[in-house]
Amino acid sequence: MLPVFVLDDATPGGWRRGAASRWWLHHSLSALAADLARLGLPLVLRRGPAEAAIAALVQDSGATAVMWNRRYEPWNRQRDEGIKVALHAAGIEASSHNGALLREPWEVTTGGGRPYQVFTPFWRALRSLPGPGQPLPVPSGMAAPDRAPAGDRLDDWALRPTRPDWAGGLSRTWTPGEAGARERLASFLDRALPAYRTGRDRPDRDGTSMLSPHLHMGEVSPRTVWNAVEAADADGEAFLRELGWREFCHQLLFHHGDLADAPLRPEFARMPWRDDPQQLAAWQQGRTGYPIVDAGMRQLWQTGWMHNRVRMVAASFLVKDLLLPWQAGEAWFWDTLVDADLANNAANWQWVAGCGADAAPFFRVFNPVLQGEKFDPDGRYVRQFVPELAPLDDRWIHQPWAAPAEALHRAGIRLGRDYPWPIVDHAAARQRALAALDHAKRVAA
DNA sequence: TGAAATGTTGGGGCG
DNA sequence: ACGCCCCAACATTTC
Repeated sequence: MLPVFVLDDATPGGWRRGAASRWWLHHSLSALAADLARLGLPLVLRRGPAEAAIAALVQDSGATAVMWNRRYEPWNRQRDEGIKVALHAAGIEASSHNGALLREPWEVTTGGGRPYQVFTPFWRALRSLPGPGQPLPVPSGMAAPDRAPAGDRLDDWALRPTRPDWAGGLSRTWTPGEAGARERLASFLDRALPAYRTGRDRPDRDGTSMLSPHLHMGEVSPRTVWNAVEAADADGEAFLRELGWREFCHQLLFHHGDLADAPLRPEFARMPWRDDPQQLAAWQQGRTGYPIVDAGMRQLWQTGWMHNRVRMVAASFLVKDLLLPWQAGEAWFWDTLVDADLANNAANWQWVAGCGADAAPFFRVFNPVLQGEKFDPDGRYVRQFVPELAPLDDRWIHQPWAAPAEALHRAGIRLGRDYPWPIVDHAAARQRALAALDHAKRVAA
């Protein structure tokens, strides 16, 4: 048994693993190598086009069989199929397995054998199938080869940032690796699952699982999570549904290979998106002047993660208030999220933009003030990530521009200097977005 | 997994 | 006592 990891960066279309995800990968591999060492096994690292790397490893090790877990990005599917064919041709046993999903994307179909386009019937169908079985135990008695083939040094891959080292906030927030994943799962079951239905919407609380990067990297399987939630002494249905969305997203990517690049609804190709590098930068850097949006974008930059409720608000703001293309937001999230996942990221951006499967209608525009007041009622979340607003009264924390001069003065805040004025007027921006959609529909018709 | 605009209802103040 | 008006609260429609 020879555990191997091949880093293959030959991904088309700008979808090479992003910076935050590379940081995670470094630490995840480091943890994996340590876990394997405890079992007496090496972890051989190779870099380059996977087909050549695997062929070389087979040669170097004398392996007679190669096993791996399936990936669902179109280029990975194509590549893995090529590897399988080449191995078979060379007389090597090759098999792929499902370690990433509850069900294979082709297993959940409508009565007519078509993929679902709407989440709720998809979820009903998935839910009606037998649940995933218990995960298998860690195999025992795996012997390392007498002499492991040479591999790269993890540090030489330079997956971590150097100058500047922006990963401090990531290190403080996360423990990549299987042990970290199990710890996160256990504390979620204990702490947040009982109140998940409502608690998950509160970015000011520890109400979500934060398992997404662990799931993405395969440090815990959705099957393990599913079984643990079902076994818990709490109503886990709302959380299981979120695992269902993850499945739905992967199913969409499987059936629509260009999900990450092209809108599923063709009329959205005609949306008159704006091109405004300055406003895009303001959004990315968390200086839009809308506190809940800025808090979210700064949480993302500092920790590599953003609370799901705030992701929806921030994404809605980019696409609708700023009328910038959803692909620009998708690309930024891809680079900065530790949980960056092609299927989830693409499907959810399309959902927000209103151009995806079962998407939120485009006219459903989040009001950043109301969302802030509803889900961060005493401004704790905003104060954590936008500290310059911390002294402001609760009454104005989500709309500092509306605060009386006296309240701003008391908080020591001068708008335009300490915190930006709103870069757009929400009410006017909302009207502009609705008009843009109207235009796209008319042109399409 | 919205929000704003518009419509309806019903309690209470008041002449 | 009665009708009128105001408006908050809730419901429905529309974007």
